[in-house]
Amino acid sequence: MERVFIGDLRQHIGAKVKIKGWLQTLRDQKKMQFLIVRDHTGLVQVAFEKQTDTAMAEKISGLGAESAVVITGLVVDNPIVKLGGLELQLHTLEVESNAAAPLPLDPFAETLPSLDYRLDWRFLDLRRPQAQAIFRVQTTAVMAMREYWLQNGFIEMHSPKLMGSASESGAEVFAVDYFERKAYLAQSPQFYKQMAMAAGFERVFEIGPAFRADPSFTSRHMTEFTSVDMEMSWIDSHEDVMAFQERWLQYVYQRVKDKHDAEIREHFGFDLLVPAVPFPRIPMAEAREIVEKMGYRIPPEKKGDIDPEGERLIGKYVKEKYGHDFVFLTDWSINVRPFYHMRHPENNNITRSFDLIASGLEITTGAQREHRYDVLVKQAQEKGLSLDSIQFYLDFFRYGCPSHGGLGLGLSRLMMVMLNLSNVREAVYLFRGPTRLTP
RNA sequence: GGGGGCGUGGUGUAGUGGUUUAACAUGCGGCCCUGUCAAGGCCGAGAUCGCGGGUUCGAAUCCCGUCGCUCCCGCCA
Repeated sequence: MERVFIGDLRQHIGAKVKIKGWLQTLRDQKKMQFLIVRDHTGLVQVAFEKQTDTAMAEKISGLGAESAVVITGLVVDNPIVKLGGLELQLHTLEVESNAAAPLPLDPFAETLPSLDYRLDWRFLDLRRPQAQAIFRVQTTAVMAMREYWLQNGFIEMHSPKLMGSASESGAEVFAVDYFERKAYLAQSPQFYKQMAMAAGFERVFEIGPAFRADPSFTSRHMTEFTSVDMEMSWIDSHEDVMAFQERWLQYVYQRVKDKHDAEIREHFGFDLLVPAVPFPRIPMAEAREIVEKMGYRIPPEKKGDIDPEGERLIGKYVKEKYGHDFVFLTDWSINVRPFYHMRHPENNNITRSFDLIASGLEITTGAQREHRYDVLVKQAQEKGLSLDSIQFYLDFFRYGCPSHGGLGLGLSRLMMVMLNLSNVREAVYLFRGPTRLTP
């Protein structure tokens, strides 16, 4: 007998069917037993009259909550049943895997344990439909990203995560034993994306892990995260990258809304808003003025930069003034940008770069890259980098490399913003932080 | 790395110097009732109040240290 999804049972009234799922609740009475069974499409009540088969009744009584079961039975219409007005009259029960009692974490308790405890028992935590909805939405979002890229001539790449030397910053990389020497985990596919530009790929994207050895204890940082990266050639400025990103994100939001509108409303309690293009753009210098005018004093050490509180305020300002959740902060000072960001020809102190702030949270950094070898070398030296260690990278620009730019986006941060989650640890399948390496 | 907050049965909380043999909810076990449906009722097991030291006649409660968690800053996606 073919398995029928619980959500489709209405179409099988009067038929004998097989369902597979988890025993969410067992109401074990004197004469009757009611099993509430869940699969990823919904819940159904299974009824069993104990006197018809006392051995079966005992078997049912022994089931722990959240046991994995396969049940066959007759689907009957029954308006008295509050759960969908139908039920399954049990014929056979196969216990695929009994669940020990008590559960360390009850996914369906009215109060949720602390996040840290939930992460200890993540596989049980993830049985909550709301948690699963996050990853259904993410699947659609990633699919939409790929669709849009493919429609626009992008090539997918997979760059190595083991590197022979720490890339530009050095301080925040993980070192791992690599036979007789050290290797380093990539904090970004940045250099390899640019290599693809030098290789003539013109447009590339990569969705892959990135590693940061910063001991960051915040609701938005992870030591390992999924980075969404893209790079495109023959651009005129960072404006081309922003123009691409906003349409790309609009497409992603539209696809998610088309597919998950009801689900998001049910589990997260709001209507997903597809952002209008163009997104507002505010140069950093202007953003600082706006925030100061709002009465916030940016810490003095933040020259040419803005702090997270400032970003939240800018997010608020843009929401009020333009009714928009997204804002590009552009033209950052060279002091706070890496050497490979291209500088404005008319003002050499600012870069052709941007961050995308979504609901006050930084989710993207992007820029036009410097592709002129001599300028790049000069900028690297200015930042005090040893040319030897990046020579392989510098070589990309010696034999014909087009102008290019791109961006990196934190996938879980996007999910956080899209679904209004307060902590990345909710938005990622398994969290990795300075003190968490399990499960 | 710096700062704030928290740490009480499995889980979530109350109690913030003495009437606490540490309470409540939920979960777990048992019994009763019932075509149940956020089920209901009764009984029971389960916490030396993170750990160590100190103050005090007396500490879950105050102090110090330590560990863990958490949030913010730094760093960033």
